[in-house]
Amino acid sequence: MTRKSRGRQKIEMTRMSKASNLLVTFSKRRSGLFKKAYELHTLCGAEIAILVFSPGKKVFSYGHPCLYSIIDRFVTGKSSPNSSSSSNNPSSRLLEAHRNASIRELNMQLTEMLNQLEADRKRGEELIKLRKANREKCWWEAPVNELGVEELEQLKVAMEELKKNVAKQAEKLIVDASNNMTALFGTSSEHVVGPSNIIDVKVQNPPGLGLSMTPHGSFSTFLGYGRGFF
Amino acid sequence: MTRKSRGRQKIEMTRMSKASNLLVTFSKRRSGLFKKAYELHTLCGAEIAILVFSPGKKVFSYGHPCLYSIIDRFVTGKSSPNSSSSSNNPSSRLLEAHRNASIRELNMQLTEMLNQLEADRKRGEELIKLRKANREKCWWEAPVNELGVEELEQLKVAMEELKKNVAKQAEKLIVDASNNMTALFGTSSEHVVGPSNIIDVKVQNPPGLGLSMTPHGSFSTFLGYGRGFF
DNA sequence: CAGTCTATCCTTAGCCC
DNA sequence: TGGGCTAAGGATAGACT
Repeated sequence: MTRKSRGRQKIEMTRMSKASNLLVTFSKRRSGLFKKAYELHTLCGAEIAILVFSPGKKVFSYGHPCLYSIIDRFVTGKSSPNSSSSSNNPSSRLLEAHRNASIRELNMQLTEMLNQLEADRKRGEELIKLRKANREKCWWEAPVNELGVEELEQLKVAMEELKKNVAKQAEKLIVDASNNMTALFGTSSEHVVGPSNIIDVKVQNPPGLGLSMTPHGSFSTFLGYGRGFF
Repeated sequence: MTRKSRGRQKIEMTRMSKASNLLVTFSKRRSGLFKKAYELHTLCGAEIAILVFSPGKKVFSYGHPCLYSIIDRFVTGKSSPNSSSSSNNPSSRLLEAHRNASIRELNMQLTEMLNQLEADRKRGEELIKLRKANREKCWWEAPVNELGVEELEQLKVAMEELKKNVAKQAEKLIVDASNNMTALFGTSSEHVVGPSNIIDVKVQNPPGLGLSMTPHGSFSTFLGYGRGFF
């Protein structure tokens, strides 16, 4: 009996090389993704929006119950506050202080954090480069006495450096963030700003409605989202 | 021999009745969905954004390479399906909203940055693990030229492991980040501009981290702003 | 491209820690 | 909540239409 198919084969999780396969795979997996989204929606009642730019820059979207409403909700932030998370009530003094924080300060903090982050990333990349360079030299396979002492030392130093730095930055950033921006308005519903202020725009749709799985190509028309949407 | 588990059972594709199951399933499937998105991204080079509103109205988001950029591109892009409607279309309005919502952008950046930071931290963690593993064997301290072939082989394997892990961690990061970060934005009613814009970012450190400098536990970071900033 | 088919690989329901 | 476990169900690579 001759095998009709080798069945599903394992594939590397890297960019597919063959363009033909890539296209087919993209199509199939996109369908799969949307199906998963649909299932998540129906099983759990979640509302989901997915945007996909294909390698060919075509756009596909999925939305339940309605793509735009979800995006809009996300962007304009009409979501209800997170009720499950910290109901901890930070000192109201601190809260007050934060309320008065200027956007400029926050901006500076952000800039600084971004800088630090960039530094971290560069360090990480350097390490990777170093490692790669070393690997290319195949120094680990060379006879012992031909080992690049410097390379090893470099690697060691780099690793230690990176470790220290990352740890430091992580602590600093997170603590900073925590200290400086903690709970400006919190999630506590007891205070002025809370769920009470929020207009729940949830639209409950009958199952199966509002589903859009559309390649936004030339012919696709979108139903009357033109005006009055927001 | 008694069956240890009945394994995966078929389920109806309708809203789950049991709330407990629903929550777990939501979590798992959301992870699965994000993973699929990640795979689609890496395999096919697609750019994907996913927004998920949980049944509890919590927001989870996924974005490769950048959530905001994708949404923005979708909203502003020529690929916008309803380009027929000119300046009244939701796209323009959304874009405008974006442009004006510097705070939201900052929030996004913050989210993104914390994401990146988490990635860096994990990378550092990997390195630390590797180093620790090496230290336990006490062969890095020996003069380099005394390193044995086996040790070098070990190092090689470890490094390759690390490389794989980096990719894996990246994937995991996506899921973790989304699991651990819940971004919420406060209300912003039509005329009163942005009473509050809140981003709630929870960064949860896995137990047993190598980064002892980083406090373990949850951080809740709220970025909020008083009235009249913009 | 979209649909079929098959043999695998992957995801996850149900339970537990 | 998060992570493991097991085994069944589901997704899909590859080949073909």
